[in-house]
Amino acid sequence: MKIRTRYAPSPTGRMHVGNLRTALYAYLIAKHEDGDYILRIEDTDQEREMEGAVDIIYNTLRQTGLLWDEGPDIGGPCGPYVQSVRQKQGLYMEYAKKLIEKGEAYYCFCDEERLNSLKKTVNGEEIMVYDKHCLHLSKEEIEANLAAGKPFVIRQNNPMEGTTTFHDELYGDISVDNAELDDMVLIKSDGFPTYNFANVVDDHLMGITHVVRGCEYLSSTPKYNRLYEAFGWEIPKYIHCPTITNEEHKKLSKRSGHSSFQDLVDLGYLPEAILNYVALLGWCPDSEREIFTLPELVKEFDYLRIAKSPAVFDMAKLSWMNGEYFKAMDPAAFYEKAEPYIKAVISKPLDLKKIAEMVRTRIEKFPDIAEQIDFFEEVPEYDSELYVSRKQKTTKESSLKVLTDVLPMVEGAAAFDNDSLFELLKGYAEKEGVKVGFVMWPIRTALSGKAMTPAGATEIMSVLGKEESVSRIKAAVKKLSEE
RNA sequence: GGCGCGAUGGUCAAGCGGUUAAGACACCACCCUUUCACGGUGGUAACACGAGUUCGAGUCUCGUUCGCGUCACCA
Repeated sequence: MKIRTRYAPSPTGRMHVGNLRTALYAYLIAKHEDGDYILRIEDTDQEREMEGAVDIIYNTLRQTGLLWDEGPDIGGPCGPYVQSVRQKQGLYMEYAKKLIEKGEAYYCFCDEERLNSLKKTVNGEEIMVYDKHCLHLSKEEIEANLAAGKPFVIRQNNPMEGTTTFHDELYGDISVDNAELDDMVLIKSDGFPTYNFANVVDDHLMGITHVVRGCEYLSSTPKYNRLYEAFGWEIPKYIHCPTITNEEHKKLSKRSGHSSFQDLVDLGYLPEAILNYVALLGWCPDSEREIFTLPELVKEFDYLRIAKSPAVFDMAKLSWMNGEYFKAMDPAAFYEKAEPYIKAVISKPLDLKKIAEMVRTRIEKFPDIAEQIDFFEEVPEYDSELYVSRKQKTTKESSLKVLTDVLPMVEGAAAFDNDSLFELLKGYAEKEGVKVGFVMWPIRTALSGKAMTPAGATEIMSVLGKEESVSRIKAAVKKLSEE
């Protein structure tokens, strides 16, 4: 049978990296077996819905390449793919009523006040277990309440005795006492289904074979199974993915500043690197390889190798991986994305493409660019101690001499490309009987005012041009002479 | 608190009864080098604890501890 998985997000804001990974794994599971990947919007919570959030979902999936075969925008044989639209068709109510007929669900008219009286506080947490009060309402009472237009919800009727066992592909068989299963709400008083109910109904109607979701649903899965069984539907395979946490091993929250895909893009990471990194949080191939394109992941992915324990999201490793992507990137493609970051610091008419190439293999994320290249625009204020290098054996005095000697050579240079300049200065070093670094160090310092630069002295000169290079060396000579 | 799940270096992780317990990130050292990176080489660093099963346990079982999840008309 063809595998069908789905990604079923709620449009409530940015896409959390945990959700992105779930979306990825669902995609990989389907595509590894050449199955279908379905996008379904679960907008059953009227209050939490955020404008524009559906577009965020579309954009994220498109940017990462997780393209769906069926969905709200492209339709498909199981549409509509938006739960609020399905709700308007009366779909969920219809199925809820079927459950009532079977005695697997019942109307509940309890108001908030009564529900609150059922709450108790344990360890500072409010918990509530419904007492099945309305299960015992007579048919007449129910009819009367309904006729009076009294607000109601529909609850699942779970047994108090026995146990329910479900199977997860990763965790194996898990059994729980039915007494633990509360009578969860299926249809809310606003007529919308709860996530849990809509999920079961739609997954079945859409022929989903593998339900991929976060571990937080593990404890409600027995209730899902009771729903499937009540309907007489085939239970899908479950794959519960472990949590992604922050460095403190707590749930990655908005406050951390890097909890969503959008946050990460804003921080200067590439979508493909983010996806690659996230794929490896909780899963690994049976090789030692770490860099994968999406098609390669599809090929390699074996969901049975998904981990069971939570993983810490490590920005340092993401940064490393992003850097690897930069190194492997086509220069033109890199330039296109880096250009705005370069233009943010350089307004002079320099060869920006050349500068981009200097920086491409030395940064981990786009915002790193600025501090690497800002000196091209203007030499910053700097301490003349920078001229002192133990390794190159340079001092302020030696630097002054080198710069003074070299100035007329640079001024008179016939060609100003990197190789010519290098040969020229190397010749000087040989004549003086010193090492190349002894000469280059002060020049680079004079040109940049920085301890580190994305290129060597002659490369910098070739970008700066003769006029600017000469002027910077002159300024350095003046600075050193005045000490 | 009940229930469930989890536990290998700081982090991601391999391991699936017998290994010198991989690899990657981070960190450190050295090499390379027109600086810093990159790259190369090497290094520091782990099986939470206690019982059992077994000739033999990171691997299996149980308990303890710790962590996480869940107990909503949120998903």
